[in-house]
Amino acid sequence: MSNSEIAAFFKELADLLEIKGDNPFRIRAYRNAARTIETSGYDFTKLVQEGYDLSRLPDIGDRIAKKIAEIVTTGKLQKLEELKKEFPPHILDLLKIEGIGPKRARALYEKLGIGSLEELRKAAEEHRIRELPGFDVKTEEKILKGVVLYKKEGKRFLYSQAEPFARALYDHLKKFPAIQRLSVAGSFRRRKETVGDLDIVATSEDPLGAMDHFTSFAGIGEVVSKGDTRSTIILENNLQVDFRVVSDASFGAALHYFTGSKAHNIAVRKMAVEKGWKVNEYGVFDENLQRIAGTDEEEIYALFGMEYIEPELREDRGELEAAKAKRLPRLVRVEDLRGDLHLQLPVDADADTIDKLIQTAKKLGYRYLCLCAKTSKLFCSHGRSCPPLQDHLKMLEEARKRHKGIHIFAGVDVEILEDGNLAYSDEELEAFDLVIAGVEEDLGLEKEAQTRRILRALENPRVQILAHPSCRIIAQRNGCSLDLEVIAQAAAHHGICLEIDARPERLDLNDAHIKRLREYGVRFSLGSLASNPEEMDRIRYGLYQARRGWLEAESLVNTLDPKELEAWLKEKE
DNA sequence: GCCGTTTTCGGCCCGACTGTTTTCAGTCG
Repeated sequence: MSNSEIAAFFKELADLLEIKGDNPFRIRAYRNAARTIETSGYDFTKLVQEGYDLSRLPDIGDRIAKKIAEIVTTGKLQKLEELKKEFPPHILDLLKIEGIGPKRARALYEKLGIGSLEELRKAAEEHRIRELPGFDVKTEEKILKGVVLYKKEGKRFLYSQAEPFARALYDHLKKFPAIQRLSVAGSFRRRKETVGDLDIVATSEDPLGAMDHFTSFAGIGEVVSKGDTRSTIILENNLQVDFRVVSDASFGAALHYFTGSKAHNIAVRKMAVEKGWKVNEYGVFDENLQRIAGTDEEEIYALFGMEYIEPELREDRGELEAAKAKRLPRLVRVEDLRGDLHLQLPVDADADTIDKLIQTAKKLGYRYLCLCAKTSKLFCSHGRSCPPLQDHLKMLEEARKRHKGIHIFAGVDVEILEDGNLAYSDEELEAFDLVIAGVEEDLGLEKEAQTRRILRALENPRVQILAHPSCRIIAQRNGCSLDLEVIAQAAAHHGICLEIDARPERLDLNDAHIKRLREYGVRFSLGSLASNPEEMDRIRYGLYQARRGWLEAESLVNTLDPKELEAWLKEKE
């Protein structure tokens, strides 16, 4: 069972207990445990099977450890089964409506028997909701609007989808003269692969004017709230944007607060409480409520004796402990990249296509790039005609003559067949500088078989990179069932890199995987999978993911100089 | 529920906005 499936049990448990009115701290404990399960990067099913003591993990005690074991071994959680009997099956849908929390959901169910969105809509249309205590005409209208909106609502946005809106809003706000400091915060600043909303923080001596300017942005669907210091809007594409204005002395604290993550913030506040201090979005305050930091983020971390923690690391995944011990990783930067190790040439690529890619690579300051023939057996069997591998090699040979000062590696994408053999023979692969092997179909194999399949492919001495190891597509397809830790160990042993596929809907491996697997000493490679010059820039999405995975330049082969890279490739032979 | 250099009990992050609450509850982030 996947970690997110296990975590879902605890989230559901927490939601139902909240509606029931249970102890809020127990509810929080379940939510914290769900977060640990989802973000720690451990394979909880494997941990249970191996008999690991789960209560050693943060936010997991004896009781929850037992529940996790129960879920993994029986596929069920008795406590949750019993709790579900007390409520209609779709009651949790009510919580997804803006303005309905646990208290109101309970009131709606107990007083009006509402247990689904359909019943909620009907009750709102019949004006039965406004009669309830704690509700009125306005809440009823808001609920009705929420139900209608819910149906067309997308959930989270890919980072790359939110990015143009973040830029447009930033530019819009920059135009307001009375705004001084300005930053996008939230999960966007942490470069999370998906963002639920955008958070923007600014300083201004004219907060009201700034709010007016904010809500004058073109493309607003709805102004949800508008106050003196904080406003919320929903764009026409349903992306929510929160805007916060503070004084200059509070900017660092506000930026820190709104960058999150929530878990990171809570951990920082706990550190403050231990010292008798208080941290909020206005600053750090000592026992006499004197502000002792807040202008800049740096001084806040320094005050606690910590190194500055980059936003990508702020997930309460050990970064605070590392910062205290001054052992934070020196995260790999865009400037460290020397090349792109996975471009996919379209099947109809000609000299002009290749020239444009190379010219763009030079503009990006690359010393090398790897151009791969998109010629996997699977790809070419679906009625497409693919040029022979020899043609690909010949085109690249000619390109090398036209372009000096940049190293062009001839790569090939090769499919790992169901039995772990590769789709091309050793002789066919031999002519290439770089062989990138990946699973393309039979994604539904049992974990053991899938792992064995990949391990076998890694034993092939021609293979240098394992492509998109988990095979997931964000919000569309879960990854293969795999023992990634065993695969990482084998890859490290064979000197094979694990790829970080930078396509924004892939980002495979993800941040948690990278963070866990780097501990096995395996190296990673980064590829844009671009087929045209415009797509080459998206390599940075993969780099952001690498940073979220605590990766230093040494662990990413794209930071090697051409000579060092060739040495690594030779090493393999 | 979890957690612990004030440990096995008694804490558990903090504040803005909305509505109609004249001092606060509910929701949200």
